[in-house]
Order: sequence, then structure tokens, then C-alpha cells
Amino acid sequence: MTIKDVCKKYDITPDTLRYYERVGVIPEVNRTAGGIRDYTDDDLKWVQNAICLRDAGVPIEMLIEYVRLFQSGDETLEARCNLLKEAREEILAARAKYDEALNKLDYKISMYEKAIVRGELIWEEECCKKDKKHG
Amino acid sequence: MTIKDVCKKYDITPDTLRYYERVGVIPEVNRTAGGIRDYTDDDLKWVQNAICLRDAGVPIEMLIEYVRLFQSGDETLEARCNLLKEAREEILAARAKYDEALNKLDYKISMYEKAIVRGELIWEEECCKKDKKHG
DNA sequence: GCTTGACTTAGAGTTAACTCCAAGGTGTAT
DNA sequence: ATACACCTTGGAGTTAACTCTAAGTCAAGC
Repeated sequence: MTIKDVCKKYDITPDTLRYYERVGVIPEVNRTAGGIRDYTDDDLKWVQNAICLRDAGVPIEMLIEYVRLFQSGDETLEARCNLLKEAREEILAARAKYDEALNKLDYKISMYEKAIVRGELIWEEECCKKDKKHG
Repeated sequence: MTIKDVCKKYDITPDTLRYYERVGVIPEVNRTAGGIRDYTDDDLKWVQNAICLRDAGVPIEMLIEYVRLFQSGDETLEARCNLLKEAREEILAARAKYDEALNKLDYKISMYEKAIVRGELIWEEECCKKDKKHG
């Protein structure tokens, strides 16, 4: 599979793909005799993973470290597992922040929808109220 | 409330707070006679909001636009509401990506925990399997 | 009234993660 | 064999969002 095909498949630019390979976010990709990248299924899986984790805010450095450990063999199983757990915790924490922002936005939006009917917004800053469990 | 107090309260640096004010992420903050920032409760609410939405990945530019609209008065109620809805959609989309990554990580971690007992990882790249509803 | 520490500004510097560019090689269709 | 689209590399440039620096001002304690 050529770089262009991969780009189409995963909606990513060739520059980004080459960048990922250059810095080690994915291992070196298979080449044709002429030196043109020819992605194997395994290569694609690395690409897909990289994109998925990047989309969740996992930093490049962490992905590079994972690949580095992977290439060091089975001695690094625990280190890799710990890295994955660390990434997991960070994503969970970030998601909690997202939920908080969603709560706030939902409340603000509902205030705005009432305000639009009324023609004016009262207590705008009350829209900033903290999310609290209602019960 | 001094800038230092605000920084302590929201775990943010004075540089960031001043930066937010300078570029318009929050409206201009109240000052003492000597020109020192003295945050009112309203100022704090803007700060809190800015931090909350930034933590959810809402770009600076969007927050600036919101403040700009807010300062233009009630004619911009709908525009502001639409902006909030747009932010909401973006956060929802991002959160879906986070969930996808969490699924993948959970699967990989479970594979690794088995592998650690065994002493070797079999089918590493199978850990890259797509999340699919199991039913 | 002087020291000390926190505050002010404008503007320059940093960081992560791409993104672009120039100069040249590959490969397929005519 | 030549045009053409696409590929390669190394390295420079860009962007968002801070973060730091320098030079100076403010305010509380002695």
C-alpha cells in the first residue's frame, strides 16, 4: 500500500506519516526496491494506533517510547504495560475535564435559549455555576 | 483578590492569567489605584470558565470571540449561543475519540497482563484490533 | 525612607506537533 | 525515451498556547 492510499484510508497527510516514521512514533516502514514506502498490514496497524492515541491527546514522546520498548523485546513487557496504564490514566483525567466542560456548556446553552426568547440575558455570569450533583 | 491568589486558587501561572487578559480570553480585570490587578468575583468566574473550556480543548480564538460577542450586548445572544453549541459539538467529538482510545488501551493492557505472566507477548499487533460491539 | 517581594508592561523565546520546500529519484502511460 | 504524477530526503518554517525576560512600579514592614 502506498503512502497516498494510507493517507486516504486514515485521513492524514503524507508529511505527517513520514514525520511519524522519522521520529519513531511508528517503526520503519517496508520499502520497494526503489525506496518507495509500501505499507504492510502490520505497518497499517501501527499507523492506526498512533492516530488513535494521538487523537486522544497521548503525546508523541510517549508513543516513541512505546515503540522503543517494543523493539527491545520481551524484557520490556512490564515497562510497556506501565506506559499504557499511564496513558490510560491521562486520558481518563482529560475526559473528566471534558465532561465538566460539557456540563457547563449544557447549562449555559439552556440559559441562552431562554434568553433568546426573552431578548436579553439575565445573570450571564450565573451561567458559570459549578457543576454539582443534584439530589 | 490578587493575581497570586487567583493563581493558587485555580493552579495557573500569573503569566497565563495576564496572557488571557491581554488577548481577550477574559475581559479586562479590575485594578487598584496603583494599577495592580484586583480580581472581582465576576473576574474569577471568567477565569474559571476560561480554564474549564481550555482544559476541554476549546481554542483560545473561540473564547476570545465569545468575550467579543458578550461585550457587544444582547444583539449577539444567538451568535453566542451558536458558538457554545459549536464548542459543545467539538468536545463531544473529541470525547468519542478518547473513548475509542480507552477501549484500545484497555484491550492492550489486558493482553499485556496475560503476556507478563507468560513471559512473552504473542500477536502484539493483534492488540491493535478495532473496537467492535461484542454481542 | 529604604528594603524586599510582588506587581506591571512590551516584547522576545519556547515547545509540541506538525507542515512546507527544494532538489532530485521512481514508475507508468504514451 | 520522455512526460507526468508521485515519491524521496534533509532541513526550514508555521501555529497555538503559553512562558520568560528586562526594566521598571507598588506596597508592607522596619
